[in-house]
Amino acid sequence: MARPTIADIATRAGVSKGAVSFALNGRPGVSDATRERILKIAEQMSWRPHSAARALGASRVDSVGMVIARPARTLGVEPFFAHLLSGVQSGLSAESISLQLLIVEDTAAEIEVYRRWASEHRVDGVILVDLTVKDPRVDELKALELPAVVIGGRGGKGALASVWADDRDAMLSIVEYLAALGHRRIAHVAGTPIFQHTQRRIRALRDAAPRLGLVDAPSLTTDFSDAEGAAITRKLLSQSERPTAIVYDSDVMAVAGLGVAMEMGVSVPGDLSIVAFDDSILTQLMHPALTALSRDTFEFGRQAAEVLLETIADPAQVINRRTADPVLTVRESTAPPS
Amino acid sequence: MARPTIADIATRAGVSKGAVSFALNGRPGVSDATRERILKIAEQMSWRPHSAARALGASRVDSVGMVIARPARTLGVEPFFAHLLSGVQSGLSAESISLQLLIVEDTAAEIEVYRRWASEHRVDGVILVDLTVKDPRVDELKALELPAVVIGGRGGKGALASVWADDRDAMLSIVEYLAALGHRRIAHVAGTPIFQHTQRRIRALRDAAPRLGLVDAPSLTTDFSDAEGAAITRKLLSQSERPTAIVYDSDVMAVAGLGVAMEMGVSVPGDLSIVAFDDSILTQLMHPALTALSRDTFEFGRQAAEVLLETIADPAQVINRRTADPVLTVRESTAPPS
DNA sequence: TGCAGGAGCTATACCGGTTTATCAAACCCA
DNA sequence: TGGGTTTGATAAACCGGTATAGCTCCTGCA
Repeated sequence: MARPTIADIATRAGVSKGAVSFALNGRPGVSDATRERILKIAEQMSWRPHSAARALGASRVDSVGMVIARPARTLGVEPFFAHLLSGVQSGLSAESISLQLLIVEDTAAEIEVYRRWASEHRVDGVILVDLTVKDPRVDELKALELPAVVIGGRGGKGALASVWADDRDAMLSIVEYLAALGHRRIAHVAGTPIFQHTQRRIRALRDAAPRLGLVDAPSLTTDFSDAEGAAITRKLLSQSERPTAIVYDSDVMAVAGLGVAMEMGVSVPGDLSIVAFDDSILTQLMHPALTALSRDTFEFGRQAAEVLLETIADPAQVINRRTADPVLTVRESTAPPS
Repeated sequence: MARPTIADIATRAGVSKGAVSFALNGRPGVSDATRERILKIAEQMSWRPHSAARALGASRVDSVGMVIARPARTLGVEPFFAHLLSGVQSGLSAESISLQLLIVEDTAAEIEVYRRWASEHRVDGVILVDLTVKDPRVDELKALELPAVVIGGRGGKGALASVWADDRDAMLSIVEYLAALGHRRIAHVAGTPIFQHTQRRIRALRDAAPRLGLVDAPSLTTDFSDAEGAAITRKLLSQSERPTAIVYDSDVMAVAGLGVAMEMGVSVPGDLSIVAFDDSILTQLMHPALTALSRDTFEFGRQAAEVLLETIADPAQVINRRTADPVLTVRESTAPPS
């Protein structure tokens, strides 16, 4: 027999389909003796539930979704997603729940996907990344009644469940370190201002500047691309009063910035210190290797999966879980200003 | 009404469930007038098929799977997968088929996933990457009768369907260019020899060497890591007769190699030309920017999806589709030997 | 005029599970 | 000993579609 069904097992065990279902799902309704007998037979026949059948009956599909709305070309460089995915999967695998992944161009397409998933019952819940200010996805998901957890964006009231790390503290740990080295002119090459985490980082720097005695601490926003990262760096280093340290919101921009510094004859870390707000193999491949903020992205994903499963189990509660703080990994690109 | 079922539409249209099913699936059995009426009502009620119900009845789940067996840390750097995924999705989206993605540690785990997917009917087919010599996955998938398409590995008889580019030609286009520049000592820092594509590249170089008058053309295998790429480069550049050009099987290794050259005071491209057998943003971020082989990875993925769908539709035929040849993108890291 | 054949549709079984109503037997305690 | 509760199990309904056998009515052709 190719793929045994629950009915086959029932026949073989001399019981009803219902009894087999109870036994296999570990719920009351059968005696321990019968349960064990059924389990053994199921094992023997190497029975596995038919996911569609189960989904139809139990109205849950044991599958969650994740949509990444970024053009593919900016995606590949970032180990962030690969690690995040691995973490999510590790969190899901315990319950043997599968993950649907989709890469789309923009948020509009992403919302379309949620609508389709909801109406076709393809997922039990979704994981959101890159939360923006006044993110339209939040309301949409609430309207669809699709359980969701946001990665990286703590929400206020009426928000979705979330898993977050403290961007504010992270930024502080960077600039406090730079200030301690003696830097007073620190620039921040940020990402797009529509992301909440970008806003939080900018605010953190602005708030900390007076306390740390920073002369000038501008945050300049970009689209996260290497091109804009390079352009802004070129501009910063062309000023008469150039910064002695630059913090980049991503590893790619930091590398692009390092390239500009070299091209302009600005020595790193002699004349300029560089810090990347994200760690990866990229930062380690460089010469000098870049000082970077390391986050346990895998753990991030794992926790997101956990929170999502809890949210699916009980949609009423809204969990906001804070994960371990990121730590600064100091390498060769930071030194006291000359 | 939250989510209308086919029965709701039937009631509203005053016909039977069967008629509605016929109409919605565009198959004969209803008149054009009735069909149109049903379609309009379905549209009005914004009906969408319940994927599980459809899967159960039609015994296909409109979902395909892809497992990547690599430790997550080596994965993130490669835009390859991000582009590939986007391409696959674009190929699938036409039929609104979803993609399940899984990242696992090794091939054993990967095979486990295939078994589970097959027994739970979670996917209609799978896409394989990184085909190895005597790959155990091939036999396993045939035993499971799970339709599959291999990316990057043309198969002989009894093989699975595939989508491939000509590694041999690709390697030739690189070494012929280097030979034309005047290089006679070319080294090849390859990936793991267990991958079929690694073997093909090595063989292509070996076969072409005499014809191109190469004095020495060693292929040295690695595990694709930056560390081994750097180590081998260090060894190559320490020889009394050092190569004047090095071809790296991946962008990460090429970047690591460039770092070693700089650290040893070997100027690129003055004393050493560098070519990466894979293009990405990484190669463009470097100074000098690296000459690299560009493949249309997106298209690769799109075609893989297409071939997979055809294979699912008719498992008897085995399609082997060749995609566009990769082209060499010349940047700043190659020049005639001094 | 009669009948074959096809178009158009209905009724129903079915896919493989879960869930619920029901029931018999055993058990409990006064 | 008898009535009520608990336990272990069954049969049947159900989830939302698809597939199919069969029915009715209309058409065409001899």
